[in-house]
Amino acid sequence: MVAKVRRFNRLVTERVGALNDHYLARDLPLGQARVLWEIGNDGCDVRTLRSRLGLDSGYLSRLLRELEGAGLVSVEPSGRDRRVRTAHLTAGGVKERALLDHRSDDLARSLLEPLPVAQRDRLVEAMREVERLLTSAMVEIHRVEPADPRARFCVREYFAELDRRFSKGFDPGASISADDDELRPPRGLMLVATLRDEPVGCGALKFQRDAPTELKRMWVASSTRGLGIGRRLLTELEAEAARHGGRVVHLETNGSLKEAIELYLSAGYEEVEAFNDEPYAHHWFEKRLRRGASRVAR
Amino acid sequence: MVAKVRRFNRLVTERVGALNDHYLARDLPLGQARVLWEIGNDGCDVRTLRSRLGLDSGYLSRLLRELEGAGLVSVEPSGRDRRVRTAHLTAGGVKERALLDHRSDDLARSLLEPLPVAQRDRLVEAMREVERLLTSAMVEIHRVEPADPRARFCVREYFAELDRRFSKGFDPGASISADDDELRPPRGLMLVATLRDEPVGCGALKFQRDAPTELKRMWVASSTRGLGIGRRLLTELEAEAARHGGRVVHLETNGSLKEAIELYLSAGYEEVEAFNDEPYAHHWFEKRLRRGASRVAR
DNA sequence: GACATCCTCTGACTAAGGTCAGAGGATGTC
DNA sequence: GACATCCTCTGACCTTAGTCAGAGGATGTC
Repeated sequence: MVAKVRRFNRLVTERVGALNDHYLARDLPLGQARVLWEIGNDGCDVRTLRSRLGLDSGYLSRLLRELEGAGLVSVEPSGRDRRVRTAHLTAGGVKERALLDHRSDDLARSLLEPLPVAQRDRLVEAMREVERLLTSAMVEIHRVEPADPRARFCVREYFAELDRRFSKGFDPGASISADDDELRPPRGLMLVATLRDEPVGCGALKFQRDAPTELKRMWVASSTRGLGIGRRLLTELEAEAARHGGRVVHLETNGSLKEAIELYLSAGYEEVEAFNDEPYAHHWFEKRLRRGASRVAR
Repeated sequence: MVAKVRRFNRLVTERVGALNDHYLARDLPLGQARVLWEIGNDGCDVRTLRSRLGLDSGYLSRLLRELEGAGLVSVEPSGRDRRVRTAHLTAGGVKERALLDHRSDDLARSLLEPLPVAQRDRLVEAMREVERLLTSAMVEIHRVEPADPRARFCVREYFAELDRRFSKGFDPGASISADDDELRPPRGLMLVATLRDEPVGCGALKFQRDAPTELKRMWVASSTRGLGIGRRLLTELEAEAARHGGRVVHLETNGSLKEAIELYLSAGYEEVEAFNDEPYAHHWFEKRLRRGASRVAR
């Protein structure tokens, strides 16, 4: 298995990686091209550039001076914090970036072109699969404070989505409570899934004295659905519930959340009588945890 | 479609390409590491290194001096031609290369590890598909002289394979002739398929006065079967036959060559009465060419 | 044996990538 | 208002990558 991955790595660094650099760096040094690209048409703070590209501050500064010298970029103090500076593309920079864009298209085409049409489709399909799975492997799951900005972001998005999808909208105040204190040890906990440090999903537990653990706030960003993030969050949450002595997990959900319901069913949840009076819920589920067994899967 | 390929390219250069270089070049500069790797445990001529890695002769020479200085490599005149020099790994070089090998394994594992087992299988499968198709896209088809060393190589391999597969072995002398003159314009022609300049398949035509064009010497190296090379060769040969005024292509084949027979059938060949007395043949096929239409597919 | 060709090596040079220390202005904190 | 901190920039410096011209020995050809 490892050998097969290596064969893939080898071919792909040769055919995609090396060529990619070559295509990009045809009239601009690679470093400059990468910076130009990353600035984007909307501009970008220097510090953001630095962290995204992983460059030394002195080096980046020099690259920006070179790009300024070539008339492709202008760097000005940022409005809010005048220590921070923001890079923007000039008209020439936009043009140059479009050229890089074009080259990137050329490279993509050059990979497809030699193939007969039927095989092109298969290639693109297989690439999509590889991309999905590699992306999925980059997702990390962290325990966070409910007040953590990433958790806040997820919950905000979660509520916004409920409001869009529920036929009568969603008002958090009308729903059963799960405030910060309830989702923080010792009364509960919260997990956030991140992709390249950006939050893309969350889930929480509310421990109950002498009652099943409640599962709350399960959400995955629409841009990353289908990568198995929901299942990973669920598995981790169940493991945490078991670790905290829980035997049974309870959750309620709305009929419009089809993907979630499918996930719960396929993960072994069974529909039960309503165990609370959550006004937005149509279905109530429960799962009996198998002691200790839930740790393995990731 | 191009956009999807670009997404793939982007992720893969980030996750595989960049990491790969990083893993390789952790205690040796990338250039040296690549040379060390390419020399391999059996040693390698300097000229071969140069062409495989695409390096300038001065640059390669310098890299070799550095590796010699580090005690990893020794370079000595080759036995046969004393202009050529051959690089070998020293004991230390072998060790260093094993380390690179190990790192490469680590990288492969690090891609798989975060995934649940079922998804690992899917990833490896999709990688295999991408690899196969990208490789297939790298195959080139050339018209060559029958005396071209690549053609000679293919025919030699072809005969050797026939000898292995036919129940009673294969003696070229006993078979119907197709010597150099017959496979060279104006009497015929020969195609060779190459992958990174290595021959991996061949096929030839023998034009006949007032009779169907004969297809001969269809062979694909076992290491590259399943990439559609056979089909491409066949399509090109048919196009050439049509271009030389052929209306019908004839071929005969042995019952043990199952893949070939399948290829012919799926390409529209039909089995006909024996049209010659080739002693090794069990099946005779013929295809009527559609004028002009056969150029498009690659 | 003369001559062209092949292969590798050396020297000289350029450009790009990358690191580090410290300067200097802007901001937040007490 | 003093002080620590943050952000970016400059200067000095080093390594790696890569190119080019030409030397010099080994081979093949006539």
